[in-house]
Amino acid sequence: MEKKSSNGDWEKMKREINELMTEGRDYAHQFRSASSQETREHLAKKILESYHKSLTIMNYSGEQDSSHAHDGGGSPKSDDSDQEPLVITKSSKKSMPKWTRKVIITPGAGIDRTLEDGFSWRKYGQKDILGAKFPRGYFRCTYRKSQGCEATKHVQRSDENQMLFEISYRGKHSCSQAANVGSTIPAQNLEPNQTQEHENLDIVKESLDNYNHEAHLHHNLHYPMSSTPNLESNNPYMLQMRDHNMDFFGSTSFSSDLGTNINYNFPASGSASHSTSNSPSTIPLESPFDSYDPNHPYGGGFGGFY
DNA sequence: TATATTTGACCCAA
DNA sequence: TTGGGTCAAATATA
Repeated sequence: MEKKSSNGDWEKMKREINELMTEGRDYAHQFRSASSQETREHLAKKILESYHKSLTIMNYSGEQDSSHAHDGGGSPKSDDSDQEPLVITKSSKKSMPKWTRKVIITPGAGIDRTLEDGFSWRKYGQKDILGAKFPRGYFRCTYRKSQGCEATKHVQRSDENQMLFEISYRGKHSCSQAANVGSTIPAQNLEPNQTQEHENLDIVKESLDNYNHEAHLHHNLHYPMSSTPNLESNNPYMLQMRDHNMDFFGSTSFSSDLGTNINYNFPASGSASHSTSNSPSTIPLESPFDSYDPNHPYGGGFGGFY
């Protein structure tokens, strides 16, 4: 929807992100075969730079989305954006604060952990969206009934990058979770795009730090680099950039933040119809990546989102 | 048995 | 009229 309004810009951003991600992937390849610590550090820096640039572009696009969301329906003032309407009524969902968060799946952490935001959500619907490959999931706060919490979120997997999820939040949590989660997970209160950029960068940095720590540890133990136990499994982003060959999720477990297992839905066919989801072939999988088509740059397997 | 998920049907804004 | 969002009955799971 939003894409159509600024198709040119969107296409340009897509190209730029694609180039940056390709660049990052190439660096990751070099990273794998690099023998010296110095080279690896240099490459790690380059990878981080590529990610940072990509995220900056994505976040720019996200900001545009947010501003549209705020302006949508003719919002009175744009400079009131940091003063969300606190009066939330059932009759005016438009007035509810709304923001979008983009999340890149962290394979090592599991899909649910990556998407986790500290709140408990209950799924109340799923629908195929016109022009989107993947269905959109509709979630509401678990405590909607008991505490009247009106917060909802929509989760949409990106067409271009299946590792990318766009999560749209609407409404603020009025339940008891808000107090508990708010102190540890600020995403609900901070500028979401900014927060997300930091989150993603932190993940990358953490991954690389883990690698450095591992490498250092093994180096000190006089283990040859080649015998480092599955380096990539400790570096989700190294894995992610592995030429799109997602053959590394064998041990990834997925349990939802509700304490139940998440089903990874695969529509019967790859194309989503505009009608309400009718995917009788819901296949509960341990890992949604098992069927990822490595021969397809972005598409292929993995029809549903989660 | 309680709770969560799935999914067809319905509502409503554009 | 269309399509996104929600409802609620049916079903699954713990």
